[in-house]
Amino acid sequence: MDDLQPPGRLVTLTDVAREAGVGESTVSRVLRNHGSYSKRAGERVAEAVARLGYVPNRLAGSLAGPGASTRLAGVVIPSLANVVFPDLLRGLTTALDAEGIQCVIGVSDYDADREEALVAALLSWRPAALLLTGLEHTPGTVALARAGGLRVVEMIDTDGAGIDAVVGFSNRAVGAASARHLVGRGYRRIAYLGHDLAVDLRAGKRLAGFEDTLAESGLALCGKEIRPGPSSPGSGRAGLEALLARRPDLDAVYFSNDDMALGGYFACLAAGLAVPGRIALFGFNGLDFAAAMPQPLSTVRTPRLEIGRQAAACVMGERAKRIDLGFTLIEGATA
Amino acid sequence: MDDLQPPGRLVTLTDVAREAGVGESTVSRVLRNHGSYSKRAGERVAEAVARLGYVPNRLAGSLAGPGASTRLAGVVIPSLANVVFPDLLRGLTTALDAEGIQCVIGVSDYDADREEALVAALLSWRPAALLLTGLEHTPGTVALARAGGLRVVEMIDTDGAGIDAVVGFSNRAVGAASARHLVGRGYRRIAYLGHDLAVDLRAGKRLAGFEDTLAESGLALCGKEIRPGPSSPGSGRAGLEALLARRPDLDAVYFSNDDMALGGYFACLAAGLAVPGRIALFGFNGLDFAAAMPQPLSTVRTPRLEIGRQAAACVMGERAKRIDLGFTLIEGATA
DNA sequence: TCGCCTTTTGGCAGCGCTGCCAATCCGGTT
DNA sequence: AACCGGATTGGCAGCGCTGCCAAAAGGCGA
Repeated sequence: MDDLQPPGRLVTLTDVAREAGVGESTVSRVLRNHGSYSKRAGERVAEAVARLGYVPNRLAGSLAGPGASTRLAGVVIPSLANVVFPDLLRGLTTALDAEGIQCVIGVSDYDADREEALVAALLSWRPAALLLTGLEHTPGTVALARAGGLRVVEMIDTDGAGIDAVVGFSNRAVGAASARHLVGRGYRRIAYLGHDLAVDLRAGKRLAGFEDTLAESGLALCGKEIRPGPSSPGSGRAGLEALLARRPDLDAVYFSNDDMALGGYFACLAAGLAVPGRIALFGFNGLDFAAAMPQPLSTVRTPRLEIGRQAAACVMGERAKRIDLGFTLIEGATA
Repeated sequence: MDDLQPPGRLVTLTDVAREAGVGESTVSRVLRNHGSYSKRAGERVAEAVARLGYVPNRLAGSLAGPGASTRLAGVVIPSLANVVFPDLLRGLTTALDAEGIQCVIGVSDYDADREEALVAALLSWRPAALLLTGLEHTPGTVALARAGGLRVVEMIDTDGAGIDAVVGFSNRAVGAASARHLVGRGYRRIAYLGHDLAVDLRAGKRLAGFEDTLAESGLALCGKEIRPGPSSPGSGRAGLEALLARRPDLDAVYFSNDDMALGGYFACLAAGLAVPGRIALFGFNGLDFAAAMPQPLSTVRTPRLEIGRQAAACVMGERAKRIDLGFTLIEGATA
């Protein structure tokens, strides 16, 4: 193997053709196993490829080929700090890898304008599909996505209209189900503890569903604590301590997610408050640790991996679909 | 804005040139703000771009341009299930975004052959840089990376020789420091509890450093539990229960990471074992929740985001560097 | 052995863009 | 009024690959 590739000029298909003593078209056919070629040609090309260490240039391939069949998928997620999105990515890449499709990712930091810029940048690679998070986008993002002439999949949220395909679950319904659970268990002095809602719109939808359902029972939140910044156990712990200082009579807390709830649980442990006897805790997401807690966390499990997988299926699918994968309420032992 | 783009033929630079009434080269110069052009030309092009909704085709751009300047970085990580890698990605994308570089990612599932396949696939996009995890690769991977004529950065681990640039910390040193801490605190009956070492080589290096250091004090592990599958709190809890069943006299446990340690902590809470009085726990990574625990977890904080950032800096940098970012031992209250 | 049909093959245009180069334009000089 | 240097501009080759087409090579029955 030629280790000393003069860096600057990489091996091209033409080099392979010369080395193998066949035409360029033949090399192309062999490499893509497309069209017909003799066994002999196949062998000579394979040898030449190995000898030269040839790596195809897909930039050129996609440019030359029909339309924009790039085998690339552009993915925009709002964050990597929240486990949910890596999980989503995991389902996505696993399923897409099987189809030989690679992901180009962009992280928007929950900023719609950044999302738009990322979409424009991603589209410049002429991806075969564009995967976005949530249903709320700038008009510019929507226009770009529509004009791209490619499959667009919006993931996670189904509470609203989508551009093309939509895969997820109803965040409002999650909030509603969580409220019904708490009310059904007899809790009345319920507070909400969350991270910044202005940026995490889906958490806002859950809260809206939660409050609406409380209202149906003639109840209202008896406390609401919104912590700035992203969700984290530290934030959950500090938040619950703040909440209890203000409203010592609380009997249940609905958290924006499990990370926050874990922090709340730690706060209770530290303060010696019985869970759920003295105070009940309810989370969201159904993360790994929730089931391992001494008292399994009461929460809602979301089908994150499955959303990724189904989104990948949408990328391949012919028609745009709208898939609601639902969620599972886990009773647990903390509420 | 023309909403009805006949899908199949997207707007090209030539269209923009015609619309703006200028030559292609001028459009190209304006768009890249490269070379000189009149104010008037700039305006006409900008208008045409807006009117047509033009999105440049970078496939063509990179193909035409010099060398392989793609503004793409190929990234291979072993997993998305372990928070460490999303954190790494986060540091990476943040810093790379600022330079207008996009990441194409591949997930190897801790499989070196898969990694090689991914590297080949990524190289076919002619990325400007290749970022790998760890120092152990197949000969094929190394050959590909070398032949690519691009910057290669290996992240996280510095215990060994790299292909080009290396950014991380010494896992062996982490294990050694952890052992010194536990021994210094007087623990003698120490066990190890980890996830599958065959796949996570860096966990293996930590354990090696740990055991070597124990040996220097004339000690040896008095128990070792390796759980199949990835690390998780559930696995940590079950593992500690198994370990205690076999060796009820344990006085400390070194976990492969914080997730496992959290599970161990839950096991202690559930069994009513005092931490660290009855049994001490020591983790690895310094995740968010560690500090929020009623007794902050004793662990080692790794500079994950910073590794990502520095790796991004290496991508841009002229010369290959070798950067050891070290780590911080957090005394905590569990060991 | 010849002709006909199928398989295999190579040449070449062109994908959308950039770099190079020569042409054109502009304002001020002599 | 002819001239000059720099700013601005357009034409065009070519990046590496694929699709199309016509040419060449086989295969086979008559």
